[in-house]
Amino acid sequence: MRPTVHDIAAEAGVSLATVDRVLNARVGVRAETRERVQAAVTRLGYVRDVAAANLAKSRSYAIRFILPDGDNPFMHALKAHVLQVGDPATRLGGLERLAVSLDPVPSLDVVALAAALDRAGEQGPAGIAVVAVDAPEVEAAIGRLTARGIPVATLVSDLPASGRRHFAGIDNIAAGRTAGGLMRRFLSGRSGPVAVIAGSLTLRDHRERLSGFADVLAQGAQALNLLPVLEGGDDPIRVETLAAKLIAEVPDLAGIYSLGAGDRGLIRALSAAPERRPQAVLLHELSPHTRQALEAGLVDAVLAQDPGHIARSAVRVLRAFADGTSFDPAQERIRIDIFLKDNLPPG
Amino acid sequence: MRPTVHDIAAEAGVSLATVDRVLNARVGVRAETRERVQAAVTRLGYVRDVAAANLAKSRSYAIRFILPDGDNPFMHALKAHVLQVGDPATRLGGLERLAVSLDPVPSLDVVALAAALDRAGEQGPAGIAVVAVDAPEVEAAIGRLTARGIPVATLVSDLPASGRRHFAGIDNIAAGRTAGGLMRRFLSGRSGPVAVIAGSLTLRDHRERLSGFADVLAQGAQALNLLPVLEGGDDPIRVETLAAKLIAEVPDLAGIYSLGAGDRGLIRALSAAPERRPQAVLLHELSPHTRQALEAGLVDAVLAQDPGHIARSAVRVLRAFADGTSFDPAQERIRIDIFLKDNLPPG
DNA sequence: CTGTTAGCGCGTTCAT
DNA sequence: ATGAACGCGCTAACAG
Repeated sequence: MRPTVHDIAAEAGVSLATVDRVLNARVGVRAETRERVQAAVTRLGYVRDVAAANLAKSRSYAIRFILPDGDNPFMHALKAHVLQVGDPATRLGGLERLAVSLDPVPSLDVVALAAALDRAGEQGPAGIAVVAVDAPEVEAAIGRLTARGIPVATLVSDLPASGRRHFAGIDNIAAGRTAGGLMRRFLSGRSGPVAVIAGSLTLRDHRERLSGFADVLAQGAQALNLLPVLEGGDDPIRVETLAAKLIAEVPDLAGIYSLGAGDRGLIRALSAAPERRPQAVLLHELSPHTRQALEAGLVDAVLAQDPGHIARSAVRVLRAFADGTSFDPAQERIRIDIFLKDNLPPG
Repeated sequence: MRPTVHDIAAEAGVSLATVDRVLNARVGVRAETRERVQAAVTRLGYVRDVAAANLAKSRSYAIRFILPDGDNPFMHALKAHVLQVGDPATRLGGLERLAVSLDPVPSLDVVALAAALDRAGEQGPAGIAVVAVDAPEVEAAIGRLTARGIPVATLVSDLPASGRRHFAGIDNIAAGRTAGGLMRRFLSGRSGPVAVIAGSLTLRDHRERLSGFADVLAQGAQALNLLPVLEGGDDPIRVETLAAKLIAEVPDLAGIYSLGAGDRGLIRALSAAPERRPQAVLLHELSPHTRQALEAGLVDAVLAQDPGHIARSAVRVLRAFADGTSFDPAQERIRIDIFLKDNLPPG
């Protein structure tokens, strides 16, 4: 049997209450007594039973997710996973006494986002997870939360200067570099210009992906020629227009890298003129549309981050911060997944 | 507050004991009483607090891992992760009352493996995780465990016919296909033969990878020519010999796919004659050696499965089986990771 | 068949 | 500065 507080108390010759005070670093214990208890703890190899402690405290972890209510498939999937994590019928929801709530916020509305952050803070949650937008208002709001001791994790798009405790998402510079590496390899030998379609360069993650990608294309013996970046606002319709024009006007186009959303438009443009499809097409995030395009050979590879992993990881990390315990960084690292048609997950 | 057994008892007008009997499907309750309790449960939306239940039962989950004590880096990493999962100081070890133990078994010794399985079963564990070897003795031993109601999960290499409840590892046919897809793309346009180095074709996972790879190379307009498979016994020294000979004797060699272990030998052979390196080199599993080779440009891509994920997943799944609860299949799917030099995890 | 009671390991009053 | 006693939500003896 693992030693319990009783064993510690007996070993140290004190009462349970004193052991508790020492274990929780509370005041009102003589230094000498404290020593005795600590000695007993290490001697017996005591480790606190967190489950029992939480039961006694009837603690529950209120975690708030603030997500853009945009309509892109990735955010939809993320929302679904957050709800699933909070479902009391599941392991995390049940066993781990979580109370997950979800606040939708108009997409890219920095004022609304800052307000939502402040409001969430009022409820005194155990932690807050938010898809950050790169704006001073948001940065300040996160700073206020942090100052009040509420751990904040950014999701998908980071805001390091805000003081957030954690970022759950991929390294977007590395993602861009990865796309660059694939592009080079898929185009081996061949020359011809490469196009990039972004959502908006005001988005930090898009800027980062672009910079990593451009970096890799420029380096090495045979640099690839990068066309001026197109911005489609993550909107399928605008993206389709841009892509169709691109394909029509650049006959020797070698590759396309779409680093934002709105890929439905790109896919439509590609399937409208299959004979002019460039040799390599790369895009981000798995959705029914991108899956299908990959399976159909319209797209060569999809870079992705797993929304289920992001949701679960944010919860685990925020819980750990709330408890003051540690977590396994390797487990919480969000991978840059590369999907070809052959390693697609089922479903 | 979430409703508790007390609320149910009050609502149904019975005692706690009766509620407990109904909740745990124990005998000795009149059908009519049972109905009343169940009605109260659904009316109040009761869900059992698993943590409290486990506390009361002072239940702990004994999970045994049976792993080959071979010296390859992947198995080493897997072992380390298993130990970490079992560490009482971690979340899983502490909060979740696990007692993980590790039985090493001589690599590829089917008799010893079967004996270890039988022995593990004697201890009455909550679950057993094992790296299966494709042999009738092993299959039978797993069958005996399953028959006794002990859930078994195979790790890395599967044995579906054994009756194991779960497999934690990648789909190796898909992994082979993925390697094939990368090989085709990396060799786009270029022809020339492609070599495969396996450990041993008596290993199910190696056979499966080969079959998926060969499949993809053969299909499509321009089939790639596959040389006869080389078997290096997962031994760096034998692999080095084979690879060196291959590189020397096949001047127009376009690609190499190493689908087993012993890659240290392959890497040595490649760096000994860098000017004759084929255009595409693919191999499996991340290790200090393969990382370095990737970074040095000696290897183009590494396919991998995350040993940390496998260890954690096996524990979660076996616990779920022991409890008769469900788990999230998407969370437990082991991904076929593709690493280029640009999306390598840190460390 | 059903109810009472005493813990599981810990946190938290309220006394001393 | 320290200790005794009760309760968190649930299970398991033992009564009845």
